[in-house]
Amino acid sequence: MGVTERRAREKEELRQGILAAATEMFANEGYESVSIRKIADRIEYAPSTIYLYFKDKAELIGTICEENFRLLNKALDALIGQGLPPLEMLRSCLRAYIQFGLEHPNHYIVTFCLPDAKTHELTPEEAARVLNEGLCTFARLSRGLSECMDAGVISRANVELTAQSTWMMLHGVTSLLVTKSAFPFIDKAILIEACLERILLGLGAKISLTHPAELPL
Amino acid sequence: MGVTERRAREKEELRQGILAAATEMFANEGYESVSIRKIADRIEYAPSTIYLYFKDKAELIGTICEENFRLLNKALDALIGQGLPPLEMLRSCLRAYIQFGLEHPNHYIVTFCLPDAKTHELTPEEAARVLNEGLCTFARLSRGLSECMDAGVISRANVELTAQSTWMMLHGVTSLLVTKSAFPFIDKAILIEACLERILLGLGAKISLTHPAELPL
DNA sequence: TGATTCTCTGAACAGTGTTCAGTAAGATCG
DNA sequence: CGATCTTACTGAACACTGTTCAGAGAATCA
Repeated sequence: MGVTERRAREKEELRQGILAAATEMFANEGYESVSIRKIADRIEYAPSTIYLYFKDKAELIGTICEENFRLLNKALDALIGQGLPPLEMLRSCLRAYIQFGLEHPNHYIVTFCLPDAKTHELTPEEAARVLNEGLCTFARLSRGLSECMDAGVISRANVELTAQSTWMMLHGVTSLLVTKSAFPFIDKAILIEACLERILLGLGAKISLTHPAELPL
Repeated sequence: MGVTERRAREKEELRQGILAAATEMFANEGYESVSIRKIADRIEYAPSTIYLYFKDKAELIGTICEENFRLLNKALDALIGQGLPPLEMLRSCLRAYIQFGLEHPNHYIVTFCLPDAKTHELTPEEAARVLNEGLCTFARLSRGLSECMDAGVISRANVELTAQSTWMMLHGVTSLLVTKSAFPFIDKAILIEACLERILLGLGAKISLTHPAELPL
């Protein structure tokens, strides 16, 4: 009586097929370009079939972004495990966040740049799951800041306030680099390092100016 | 032979009527909610008529945002004319920028948050005009930073690099407050002041901590 | 009055997300 | 085996979207 198991497996396979097709289109061409009909075309099913697997387009995209979020958290964990000194670890994590945005621009845009109205069409559970994965990222940032405070390398302050303001600035750097590729930004690498430097300085870090030669501050 | 003049005036009136209707819908309900048909309905003309006055939806929205941009520049100029000490003037301008975003969320989203792909559907001239108005804002920021450097209240550094990184952080604060109203931000006023403080600190300002009582840093 | 110019319209095209009655195949039961 | 039931899937439709274009109709000019 493995028939129900087989059916479940087949359902899961089609679900994964939908996700795979959507993920590719989404990564290559962005949110607007992922149309239910296009996905259906590619996987050779009727458009309505997709609605048997995902409540709506928002849930489909949400699932893709959630998966991607886990990758960010993994990358951050890898860095955290390296045992760097607190300030350097913090700097690395901030840098990794920006890098993540640059590498997955469409995911970053959907999760962080689009207004709530769009993402808010998620089911409550979906929204909670996505938010949860995001909160895990935020928790890592809070912990890193906390450790830096304990180590005395940044000013002691309200952790939540510090985490939120740090994230906001970090988001500013990431989102503009990702969404405004037409703007005449100066060399990205230099710009990113300068922003990191300023964010840390703003946290009260007694910056050692690690790369004074490369930074025309 | 004032007939052509009258005609031109009538055309201009209809153009303004379209803009007025679109502006209101846009401010109240955002980009997606401004549909050509809805505007046409409201002004009691056929949808296709709108295309006689605006190349496409992007140009229509672009015009609205451009107008709004001038308001920001005006607000900044008013501040600049107040003759505050350089650092306080800078802080006021940064604060005004955030405030402007909070007051005109939909305009801010369209001009700064949406990916290039959307806005880039503007005609070259339109894009140049919008960009130009934006560059005026940017120029004011550069000038303010320059003056602060001259006055010795922030670190001397590459002005372009400083302006870009400052804007990025400022945008991060503004955009998240505007787009992620569901996020459990702590008290907005405190958060904003803390961010301003950190941005200035990151610029190398020897902060006087103007409001130490209100800021649980 | 007839020709011309200009504004505006209605219908259509191609696309979007989404819903739902209905089909058809597979598994289960008598 | 044959009838029933379950399930997966489909096709057509609905209500939208931005956009185009041939043509109607009125105002102006000669």
